[in-house]
Amino acid sequence: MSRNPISIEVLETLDAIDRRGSFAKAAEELNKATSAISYAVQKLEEQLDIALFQRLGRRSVLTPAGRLILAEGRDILHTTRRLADKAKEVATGWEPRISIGIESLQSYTDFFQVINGFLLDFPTVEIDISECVLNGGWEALEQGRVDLLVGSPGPVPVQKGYRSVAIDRGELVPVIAAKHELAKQVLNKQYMDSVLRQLRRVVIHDTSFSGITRSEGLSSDGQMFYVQNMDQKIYAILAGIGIGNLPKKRIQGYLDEGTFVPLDIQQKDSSEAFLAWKINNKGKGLKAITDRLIAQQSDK
Amino acid sequence: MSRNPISIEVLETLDAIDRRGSFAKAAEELNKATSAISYAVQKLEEQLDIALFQRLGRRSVLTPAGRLILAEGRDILHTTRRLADKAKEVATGWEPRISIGIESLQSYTDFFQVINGFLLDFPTVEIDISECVLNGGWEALEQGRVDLLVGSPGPVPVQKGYRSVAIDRGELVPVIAAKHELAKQVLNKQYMDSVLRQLRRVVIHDTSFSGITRSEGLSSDGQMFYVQNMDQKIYAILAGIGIGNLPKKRIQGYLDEGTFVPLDIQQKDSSEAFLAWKINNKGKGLKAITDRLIAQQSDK
DNA sequence: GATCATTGTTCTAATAATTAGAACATATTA
DNA sequence: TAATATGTTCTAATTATTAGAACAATGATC
Repeated sequence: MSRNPISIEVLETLDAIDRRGSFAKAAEELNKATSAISYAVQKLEEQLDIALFQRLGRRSVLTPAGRLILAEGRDILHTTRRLADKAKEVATGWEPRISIGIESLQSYTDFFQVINGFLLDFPTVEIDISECVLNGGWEALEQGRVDLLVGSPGPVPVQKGYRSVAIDRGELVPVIAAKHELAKQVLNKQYMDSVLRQLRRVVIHDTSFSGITRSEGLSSDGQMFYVQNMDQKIYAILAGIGIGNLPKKRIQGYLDEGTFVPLDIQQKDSSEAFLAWKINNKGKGLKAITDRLIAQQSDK
Repeated sequence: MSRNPISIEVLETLDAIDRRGSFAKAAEELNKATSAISYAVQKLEEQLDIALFQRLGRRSVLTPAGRLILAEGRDILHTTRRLADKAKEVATGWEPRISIGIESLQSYTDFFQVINGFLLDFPTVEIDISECVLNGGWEALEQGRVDLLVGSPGPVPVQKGYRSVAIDRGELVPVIAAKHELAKQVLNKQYMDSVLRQLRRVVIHDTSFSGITRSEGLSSDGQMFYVQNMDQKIYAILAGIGIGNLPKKRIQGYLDEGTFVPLDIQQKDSSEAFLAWKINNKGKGLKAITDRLIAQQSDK
């Protein structure tokens, strides 16, 4: 007699359908039969009394209402999962999962070494890493979508209850390839902002560590292009695929010859980056991880 | 096999238990047997592997973890119910959210009265207001970042598929304080444009209405300074904090004595401002809002 | 302190919901 | 045209949820 026809399960189903592209693939992912998916969708449509999919032959496309439920449903799913985690943390003092948002990294190897060490000592804690771009990190921290920010550029927002530790960022420069079709426009200060929004971000997405899950990028509008390591990132940007932060040392040659053009964003002292987390986050796992990251930082 | 043990139903159950004070009363409200409630709670506790209630004889008290799930669970329930409502309205031509870009307003009170009335009648439609400055409004409309422009200066771009209605703008003059350090430079027509960009905008940001969200300003490079009302705005600009449009009547004295200097932008007939939206935007909410705004306009 | 009503748990059986699998129509690809 | 894949429907089977009775524990009332 639940007055509310929307259930967590059906939201997970819709999410899987959208991610995998079809009822059949979604069924596979959820370990169910296709018919179960079909019935679940039908039931929701019936109870809401609206169409969520427009049946175009064998392929189904979301209606506007369907898109709305999908989009907001994902928020609900996310909130619900985190709620379960938080409840466990309250009960045990240890969080079952730590979400880390990475905005820039000086050394992927060093960072993942710390994470790896942590996971060896505390194998029950899951680590969930998501890439943040264009200062999306601070917002994600504020909204509780991540527990820890790594490499976010200053200034650190004040009066928000954050604890922050400056880390060496190397010298990262945001660049675009000179031959990129939008290069000229993005350098024009007047249009920069709107053009920036259209540019693809090239992001390192190291998948070689197990025990670590990945969330989708936190910046929703801009598309992302994922590469495995710094070399690939340099070449991808060189090829005009998109933009991204690169270590100055590595690309000085390209900068000199004008193949790479630096983008004029983040006027504030861009050499400073921060680790940051909420002061009121008392998770033991978070403390352990930040302790290790800071220790590694000062070792060098 | 659902990895997420929290369901909408069990949240409703917890909510009822807390509101009614006992499993038995909750069962009554939900038209279930007490045993069903008991099993539902047990199942959740088992799957989360934490205790939600501390059994003190016949009376059960929530544990801290239980209180957390109850509190956040209520948010989730609320969001979910609203989502169902919104989806239904989207399916019938109502948009879930209307983004309004404000470029100038003659009377904040009148405008927000209309918005408030609209929200009372259509509480499921979200209103998102962002401040536009320096003709950023037309671009935002074109790019679909706002659905409705309020108070944007003419001329209305043609051949773009916009519908526009002229509104009385009073007589607003863009000014800067004479004592502002960049006042001299900005008055030099040659450098005006680049100097303008560096100047802070003083913007009224009325936060006294609930049910309305705010986006960041659409002009990103220039910083904004937010004030609560027109009086504060005048004093802020007077103090040299930034620039902005002010009603001529209110500042005639300052203009005469030279404390305020008018900026020479928008040579076109600046007394005309417009409501504008895309013709192909058929949203019923947008229509309702524009109808009301126009009606209010002609009432005077 | 005895009685009585109320509560939450457990058991069993019944009911309702979800699901798998096969058959089919339709659409896409080679 | 054949071959593959998709989504719907049907039926039967499996699961999950629920009601109702019996019970122990608690608190209230006299």
